[in-house]
Amino acid sequence: MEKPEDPIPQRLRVLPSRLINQVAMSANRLVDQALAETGSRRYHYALLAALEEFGPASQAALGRRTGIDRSDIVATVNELAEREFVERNPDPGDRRRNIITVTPAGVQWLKELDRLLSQAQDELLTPLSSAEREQLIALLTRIADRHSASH
Amino acid sequence: MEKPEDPIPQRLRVLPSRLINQVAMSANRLVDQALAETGSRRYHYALLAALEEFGPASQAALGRRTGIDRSDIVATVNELAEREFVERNPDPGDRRRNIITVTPAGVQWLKELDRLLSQAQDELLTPLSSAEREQLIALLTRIADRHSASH
DNA sequence: CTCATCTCAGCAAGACTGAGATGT
DNA sequence: CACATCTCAGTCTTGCTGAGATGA
Repeated sequence: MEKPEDPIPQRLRVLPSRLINQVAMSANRLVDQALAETGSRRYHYALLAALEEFGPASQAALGRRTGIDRSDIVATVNELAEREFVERNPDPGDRRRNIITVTPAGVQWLKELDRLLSQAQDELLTPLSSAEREQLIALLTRIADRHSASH
Repeated sequence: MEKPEDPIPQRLRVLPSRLINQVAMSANRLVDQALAETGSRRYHYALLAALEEFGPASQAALGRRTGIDRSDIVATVNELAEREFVERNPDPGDRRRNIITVTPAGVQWLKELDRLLSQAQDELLTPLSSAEREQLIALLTRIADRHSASH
């Protein structure tokens, strides 16, 4: 009775906010798949990246740097510590805090995640040329800056 | 102790999939805010748009056209019917089905949502010129097509 | 019998909130 | 005292699954 393919309303097809969401969903699917094969999640990457770039930090600082909620930081650190990619030690200078440190194995792991994520980005942006990718990133960056920084 | 602003790791700042997600979150925030003031949600718009463009339809067909799950269609139709923007009637030709029809008030409401959503899109794309918006939409469309159609 | 449709109950992941314990 | 940190428990939303009832 119904055609095999169903048409999507024009209003929805051309709505920029919806387009962006579709691409975001594709991006998340690709990234999550790539990470899932190794038992990692996006939070793991964000946390390891923050540690590698800024050095050991308290959980609160990690939360501010990655945008991850304080509660979710706890769980993420637990998971990474269990695999010995990070260590959690009390801060001798401020005993409220834990100092989280990335281990050599964690740095190694981050490199592996870098590789997997890079592949996923490439797969996502497959239909675009190199110049077009830069263009897209530039446009998105301007929007993101506008709505997070000033606004 | 900590600086008032916290730096975001370079790896995360330049990751395309993350950029897209940030913009998607801004888009969703703007759209949801605009709709929330009127007691509507994104599903309401999608459903009304499908009804207005393709005419009365069964709930299953609406689900296929909007990408909304069969379970969520039920709830959305309930909400729209309660405000008398749509009517739900049994299909005389196939008694498994409900035929959903948009009312004149529903069409009117859709126009109001069109107006609000248009404003939200404009706010989202504020930093871009008209030509740049078209560019962005073209690039995103190519990515979305690739990852929904073929893939 | 098989398949489609509508409906309800419930799950899973993600983002978040509240409150307690501890310490500055 | 006010405030920051870590942790746990729990809430809310979104997208989805399973299963039952009805009917083609």
